[in-house]
Amino acid sequence: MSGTKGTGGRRITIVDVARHAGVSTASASKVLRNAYGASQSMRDKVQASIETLGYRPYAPARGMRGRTFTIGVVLSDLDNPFFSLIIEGLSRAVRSRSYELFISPSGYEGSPQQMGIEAMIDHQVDGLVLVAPLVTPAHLEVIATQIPLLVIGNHSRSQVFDSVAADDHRGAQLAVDHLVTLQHRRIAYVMRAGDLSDETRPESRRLTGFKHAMQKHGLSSDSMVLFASWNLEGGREAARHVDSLASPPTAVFAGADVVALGMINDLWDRGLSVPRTYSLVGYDNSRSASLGPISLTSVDQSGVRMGERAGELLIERIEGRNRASHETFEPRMVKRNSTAAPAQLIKYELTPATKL
Amino acid sequence: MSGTKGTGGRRITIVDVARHAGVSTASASKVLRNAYGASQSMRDKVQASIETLGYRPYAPARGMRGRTFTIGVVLSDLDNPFFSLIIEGLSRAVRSRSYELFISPSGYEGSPQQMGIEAMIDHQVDGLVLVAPLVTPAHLEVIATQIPLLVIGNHSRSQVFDSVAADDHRGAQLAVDHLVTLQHRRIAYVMRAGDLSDETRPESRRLTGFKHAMQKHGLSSDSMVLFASWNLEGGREAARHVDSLASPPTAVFAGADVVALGMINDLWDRGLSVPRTYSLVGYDNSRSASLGPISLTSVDQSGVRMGERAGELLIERIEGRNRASHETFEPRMVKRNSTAAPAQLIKYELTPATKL
DNA sequence: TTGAAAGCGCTAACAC
DNA sequence: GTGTTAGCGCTTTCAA
Repeated sequence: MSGTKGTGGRRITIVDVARHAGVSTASASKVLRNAYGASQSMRDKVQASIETLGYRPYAPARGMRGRTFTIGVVLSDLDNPFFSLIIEGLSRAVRSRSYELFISPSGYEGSPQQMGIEAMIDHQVDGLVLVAPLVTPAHLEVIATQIPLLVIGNHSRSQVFDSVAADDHRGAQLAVDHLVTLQHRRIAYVMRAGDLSDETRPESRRLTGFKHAMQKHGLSSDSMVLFASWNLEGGREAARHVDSLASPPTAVFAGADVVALGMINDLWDRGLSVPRTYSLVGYDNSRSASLGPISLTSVDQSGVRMGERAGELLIERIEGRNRASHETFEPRMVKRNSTAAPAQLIKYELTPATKL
Repeated sequence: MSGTKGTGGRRITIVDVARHAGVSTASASKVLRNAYGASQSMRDKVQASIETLGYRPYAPARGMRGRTFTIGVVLSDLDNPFFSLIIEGLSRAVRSRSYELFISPSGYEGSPQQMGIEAMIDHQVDGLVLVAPLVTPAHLEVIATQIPLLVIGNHSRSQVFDSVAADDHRGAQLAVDHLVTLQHRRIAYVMRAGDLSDETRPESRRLTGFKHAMQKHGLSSDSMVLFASWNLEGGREAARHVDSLASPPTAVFAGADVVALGMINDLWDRGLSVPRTYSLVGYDNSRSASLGPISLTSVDQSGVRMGERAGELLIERIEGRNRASHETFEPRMVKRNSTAAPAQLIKYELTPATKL
């Protein structure tokens, strides 16, 4: 409510503050930044003027010389509930340290993501968080030369940027172990459509974890991999694909909750459901997974905590740390009602025309 | 990938471009902005230099003199799925006009929201979108003197800012009509906890619509209003509250899908469900509402389209329109399985210990 | 049509 | 401890 605008609509500047306090702009600037070399009385005077005038620093001008106290986040889309969790944590960490958070939702393709990243850099944010970026490790290094960088989800371990990730290999293993314990053998993994060659991507990592785990259980020949877009519609397509298989799996491990949700939806539309038709495990333990009627078994990767830690680490880095920091979070299984023993497939099957 | 950094990590500036093209910075600037007064050959030369050097304008410097080609969005939280829809539409409109979109999730309280708004203004975005802001109409006017403003959801009709909203009064009426057609009489409305005096807020508007509709059906004495926070937990509390009522409603109209989802969840945990225990109508028609096992009847307010239109209108305004524009969208009922005739309450009741 | 130069608000080097 | 001032990259008069 306080007037950021003086007479005539002009914005209050540091010059106004300095004049009002009867000091130089340099001194006013020092007070603003809590910089060294300003007496207590100076601080008090300037602080008082700032308040009476309702002064707020002008970010572009700041950006041209120093910091903007803003963190940028680039992610794919906000509809993936996992990202909401990340943002919740990030937001908390960043706000409590008096930084602002700007988010750019940039889609699931490389080029718009690159644009989002550039926009953040061009706006001179003090640090950048990339959530599961679709960018090569080499390019991450390039970005990191331009701006303090922290990557969430990606497994690159560079010296020039920080990272926070969950142990996706382990997460996939947990999912497979859970299903195998329930006596499943034919298990499918639903992977994000795209490049699988890059072992730094979470989905690729989960794929490897899946394969290893299946191998460990002697089920390599019973494993299959499906591809899907990372949204509800992708899940629906995956569900239809599962149905079209000659010998369908008794359990499906979806690489993201959204995809699992889409699958559940498609099954429902055809009078089918989990775990009746097949068992289903999601990934992310998003809020929808916990909804009673959904009750999706899912691998939790503590999204909120990851986001929070990401914010802490990035600001630490901005404020001076120069050794890279890489943290890994342990995933854990959250067992709900979407998984059951395969025996139940027959036992509870009610609709007559279902191919099994 | 192209080098934004010259030798020694310095950023490529307009001076570099001008030198490389053998022209003045003023001319280079004109080409950049497609401004009047540059020959075709000049344009070609400069454009070529921009590409070979990989130049990108530096937003802070731009911000200090002119536009930044960035739109800011301030909203409560990203976990409310309705906002994802809005963002999807906004994003599409804004990107296709070569603007960038920065989002600030600022919570459900006035003061952090105000900070988010100020941060956007301080960063000199070219225009600001506020989604269902917790701000008085008077204060919206103040903001609009500082920056081109468009408000989504709010029903203030100012001359100084634009707005896009759904007809919330009508939406509530649709919900009530639907329930009454199903023979419900005792109907509760779940309202967002907070100030109800402000008729410009969507929830207040829905409240009025609810009351009018109930009155129209001669059911004023059968109507009740509950309050809840606008998230899953708020919904859970609301569900427990409904249960504690002396004579509970046979139908509940929740002011937002998230809240309805929370209610469904709480009911589920106690072995209850909709429409068995009571009928339930949500608002927003978010993606979760359409999930088969949820199948929540909801009032659709075309979130994506509203966001898209908001982006279009704001950019129009930035680029010169000076008459205010206010658009209203017609809501529509999406009937699903969470609503049924109250008779079914008894018919399908299975758990013995339920109070009805 | 083009270019020279002032200046946006701030920080940081340097002088006092 | 405090003030003076150059200059960040860009746009925008204004003169040529």
